[in-house]
Amino acid sequence: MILPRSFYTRDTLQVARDLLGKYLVYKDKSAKIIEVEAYIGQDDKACHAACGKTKRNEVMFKKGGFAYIYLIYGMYNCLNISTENEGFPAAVLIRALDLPGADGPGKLCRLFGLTRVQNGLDVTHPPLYIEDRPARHASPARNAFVADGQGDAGGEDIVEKILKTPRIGVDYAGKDAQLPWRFLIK
DNA sequence: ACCCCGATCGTA
DNA sequence: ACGATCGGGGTT
Repeated sequence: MILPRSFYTRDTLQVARDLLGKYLVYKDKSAKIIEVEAYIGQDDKACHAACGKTKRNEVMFKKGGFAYIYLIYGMYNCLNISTENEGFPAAVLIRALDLPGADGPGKLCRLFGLTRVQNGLDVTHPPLYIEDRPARHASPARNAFVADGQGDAGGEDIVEKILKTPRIGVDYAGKDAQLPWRFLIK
């Protein structure tokens, strides 16, 4: 099932945790998401929107479910998905996939061919989207999203621990650098 | 027009 | 531990 708009227009920390174990799909490539970080609102000093809306970060202000892709360090792209409601700047950074060479936000974008060209894409339909693939043998715990009363499509879910740590590379954000808003599995 | 620096990565 | 590499964003 392709994750619908209602998956993304929720609390950012909840969306971040629920994205673990889901599959990122772009054109002919796909892989399981295993590491994410949340960036939430203008009060979050590590958030790109901390200083208000600009040309670069405007996608963060859109309602949930749009790709915010930006260039970092002059040579790498990073993929985020906007969350919550229109006008509130927040997003989840996809940091790693369960795939060789996709262990890092810059590396996974390079591998999937995601650049600023794809910035702003609606992630609720092809070519770029995130999919729930109910597991038969194992799946991350408690993050099977239930859309509009529809139940989980099935499968015996085995509890997989979600680790929580401070975010990477945001030491400049002062106290906010210590917020435990990085989530990962396995 | 100028300057500083970054949600990274690969190599040393 | 550090250099690569360049655009965004604030300031002059």
